[in-house]
Amino acid sequence: MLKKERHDFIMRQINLHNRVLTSDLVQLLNVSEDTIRRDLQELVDENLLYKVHGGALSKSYHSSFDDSTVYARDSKIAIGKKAVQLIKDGMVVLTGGGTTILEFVKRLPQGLSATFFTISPLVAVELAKYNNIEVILIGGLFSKNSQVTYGGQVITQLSEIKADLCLMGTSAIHPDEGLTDTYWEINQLKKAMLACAKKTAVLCISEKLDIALRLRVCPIESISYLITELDLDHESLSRYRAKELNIL
Amino acid sequence: MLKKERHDFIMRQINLHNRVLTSDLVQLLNVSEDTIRRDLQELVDENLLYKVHGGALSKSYHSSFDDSTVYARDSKIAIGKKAVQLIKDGMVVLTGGGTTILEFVKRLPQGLSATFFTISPLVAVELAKYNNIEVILIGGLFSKNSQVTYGGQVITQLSEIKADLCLMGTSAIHPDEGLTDTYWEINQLKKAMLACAKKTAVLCISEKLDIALRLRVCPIESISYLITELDLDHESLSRYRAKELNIL
DNA sequence: AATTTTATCGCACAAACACGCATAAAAACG
DNA sequence: CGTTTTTATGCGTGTTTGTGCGATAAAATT
Repeated sequence: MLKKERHDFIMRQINLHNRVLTSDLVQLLNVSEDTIRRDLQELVDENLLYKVHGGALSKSYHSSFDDSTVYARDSKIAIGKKAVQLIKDGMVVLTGGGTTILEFVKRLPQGLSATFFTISPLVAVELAKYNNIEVILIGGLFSKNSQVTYGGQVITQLSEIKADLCLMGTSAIHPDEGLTDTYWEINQLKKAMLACAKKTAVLCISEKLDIALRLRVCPIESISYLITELDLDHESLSRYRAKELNIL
Repeated sequence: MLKKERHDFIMRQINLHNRVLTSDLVQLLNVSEDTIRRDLQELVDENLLYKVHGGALSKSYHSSFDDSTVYARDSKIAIGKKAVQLIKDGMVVLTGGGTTILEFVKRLPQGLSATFFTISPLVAVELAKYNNIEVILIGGLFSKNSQVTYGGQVITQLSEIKADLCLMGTSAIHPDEGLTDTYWEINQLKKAMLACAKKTAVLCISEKLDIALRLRVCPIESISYLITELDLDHESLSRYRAKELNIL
C-alpha cells in the first residue's frame, strides 16, 4: 500500500469517527507503530488533524461541531451511556429518532458488531461511522417535525422485521397511562415499532415523567426498560419501580 | 510496444483501479523502471494522474475522503444554481446523494412546491426545511461510503416510482463510454434511478469529465442534461456538445 | 511508586528515484 | 543513399524516501 493511500485511509477514518487510535491503525493497515506515527505527524504538518496521546482527532471536531445547543444534553448523554449497556454483539436493534437516541449512538463501543434498523436519517448517518454495524434505514414519507420517516410504508416494512430490542425516545410517560403521544401518525408508528421487537427500552429525560398526552401508545407493562438520567433510587421513579419494569 | 500504447495502458489501469505501482508496470509492460518513470512523469505533465513514491494515483480519487471541507465547493455551488433552473412547481423529482446534490438542494427557491424522492438521508433532512416540498426517503441498506441507501429493496421501491426528473451526481463521465462507476451496487442503483425518470440530469464537476471507470451505467445518449460549472462554450465540453445532450 | 502503554530518537537497510551517459532505432535532410 | 538529428530506451551511480528495530523517555494507569 502506498503512503498516500494510507494517508487517505487515515483521513477517512478521522472524518468518519472524529478520532482514531494509533493501535487500531496499526492493525487495520498492517504496518508498524512508527509508520503510523510518522503518517500522523505528516498529516499534522499538513494541518489536517490534531495528534494526541494514543491517536489523533479531527480538526473540525472541536470547532465546527456544535451540539451544545441540544436541550438538556448532559442528561441525554447520561441516558445514552446507560442504554449502551443493553446492547450486545450480534443483536438486531430497532431505533427511533431524536436527540437522546443520537447521544446513545455516539456512545456505542467502536468494535460493536450488530444490525440496526432505524427510521431516523440522522441516526443512520451516525451509525454508519461504525465499521461493524449494518445499518438499514426504513424509508417512507419524511416528517419535517420529528425528522423521522413515517406513514403506511414504514409500518408495512416494520411488520416484516423481528428485532431483539427497540429503543425509542418519548414524548411522555406516566405510571398509569403508560406511553402516550400527541400525533396520530407518530402514535401508529410507535405501536408498530413496539410490535416488532422482543423487548423495548424507553429513553426518557426526567422532566417527561408523569405526563400523559392524548393518544395512548401502550401500557407501562409493555415496556421492558425505562432509562432516565436519575439515580436508581431517586424518588421520582418510585411509582415506576412498583411496576414490572427494569429501571436503569 | 509504442510509447503511446504504454501511456494508454497506464491510464486504463489507473482509471480501473485508481492506482498503479511502478514495479507492476515494469513487469506488465516489460520495460525498465526508468521508462515507466518517464512515462508517469509525462502523464503528470499532461495533468492526467498523480504521481507518488512507488507509483501513481488517479486524479479523481478524491472520492470518499475529504468530508470535513467540501471539495471544490465553489464549483458545486455553481452547478447547484444551474440545476435549480430545471425544477418547476409540481414536479416529481428523484435525487441521489453527494455534496453536489446537497448544494443544489440548498439553493432551491423557498416557495417551491414539489415532491422529492431521495436515497440520501442528508438530502432528505435538507429538503425537509422547505415547507411545500413533500419528501420521501427511500429506505434500505445504508452505505457507509457513499451515504445513500442501496440494495435490492431500494431498487424494488424505485421501480414503483415515476419521476419527471432524476438528478444524480457522478463519479465519471466520458463522451464515448458514457456514465461509469467503480462499485457494482452503486452501478445497479444508478441504472434503476435512470429507469424510473422521464429525464435525467447529471451534475458533474469538470475534473470528472473524460474519465471512464470499470462499470458502465448508461451511454451518454441516455442523459438529458449535463450540468458542470464551466461556461457553455468551454473547450472541454466540445465533445459532449456533439452528442444529443443539453449542456448547462 | 510501580507498571504498562505510547512516543521519540538514531540508525540500518532496502526500495524507489534522479541524473548523466551510452546506445540504437527512427526520422529528417541534403 | 549516407549523414545528421531526434527520440526512445537502458544502465550505472549516487541520492532520497519509506520502513522497521532497539533503546530510551514520557505519559497514562494501577
